Amino acid sequence: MTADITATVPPFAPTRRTDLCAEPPPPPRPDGQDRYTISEVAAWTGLSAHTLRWYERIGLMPHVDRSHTGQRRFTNRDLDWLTFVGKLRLTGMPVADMVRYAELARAGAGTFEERRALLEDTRRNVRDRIAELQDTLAVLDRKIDYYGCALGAPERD
Amino acid sequence: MTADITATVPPFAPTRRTDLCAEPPPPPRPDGQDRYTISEVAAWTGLSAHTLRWYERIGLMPHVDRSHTGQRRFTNRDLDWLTFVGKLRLTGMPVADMVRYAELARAGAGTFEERRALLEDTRRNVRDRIAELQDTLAVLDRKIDYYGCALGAPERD
DNA sequence: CGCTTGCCTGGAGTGCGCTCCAAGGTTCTA
DNA sequence: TAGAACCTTGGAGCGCACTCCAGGCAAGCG
Repeated sequence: MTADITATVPPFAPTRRTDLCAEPPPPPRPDGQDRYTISEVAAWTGLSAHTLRWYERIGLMPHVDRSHTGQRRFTNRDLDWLTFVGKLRLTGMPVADMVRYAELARAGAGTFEERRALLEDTRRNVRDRIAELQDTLAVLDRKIDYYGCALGAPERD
Repeated sequence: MTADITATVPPFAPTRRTDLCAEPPPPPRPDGQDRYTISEVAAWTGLSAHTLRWYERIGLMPHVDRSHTGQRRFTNRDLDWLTFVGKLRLTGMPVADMVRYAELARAGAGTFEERRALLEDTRRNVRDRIAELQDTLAVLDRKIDYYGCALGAPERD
């Protein structure tokens, strides 16, 4: 087992399943007829159908449309939202906070200020994380160099 | 509750507790007399004593020294190791993989190649994550701008 | 000498983000 | 029209990384 760092962070929208049976639909349906089944959305986002249903249950999705028999029919709008949620997820934002943002978004234009503040917090955090990671990168570079020209240096790890 | 993104990623070594009762000891003990109690190490790393003991139990620490009565006495070496582990943790590497690395380190010089490969994998992953985060940053910038000059644009979220 | 504080152990508990199950209805393909 | 493949629900289960608990030993202080 090698260090598969991203194993716990499943692929999301940007991935668009380029692997087996690649059929990535960036402008997925031609026109206004945008009604996707849950498995289509799952394939497109890389999330499982379970997770999509769970997102809806916890309030992270803005009330998904249903067919006349009760099956979910996602729209391009929903896809856009999921793409954005995927970005937030990459930042490490807890789901509870994403739900909070989703609530604000559903509440309408009156919550612009609060939403902006939330995103600005998030942006600060993302910048901090990038800085941390670059720091970490420097440490890794140093250590890999050390292994490269294995001197009897004061390292032992 | 605002979006405290790093809430699930507790502070680690670089932090060095600059808050209340600040007493950050970068070169903590003057000389060879480096024997820290678990609570000193906890304060210095930002990890809990529980977590330090747990790290040792699972093999993430290389056998910590004990006092004559069985209490742990950490050395500067241990502090260096914990700092490095903190870096790995920031990358999102699963604990199991860090343990694997620790085992290799304990096994001696014969595992240099494998350790280097592991760190190179990790480095690739860190680079990818930085790229993702920069992508996310661009999305956040765009959205914050949108809130800034709130036009009736095609956004709704 | 008693009291407080800190440390020890094994094992149980917690919170998060999914992930899966069972039992049943629906839709598509041959 | 049969059968496979897909969808529905509430609720239970899981893996990770801690986090805490009970019960007990040890050290320092007035």
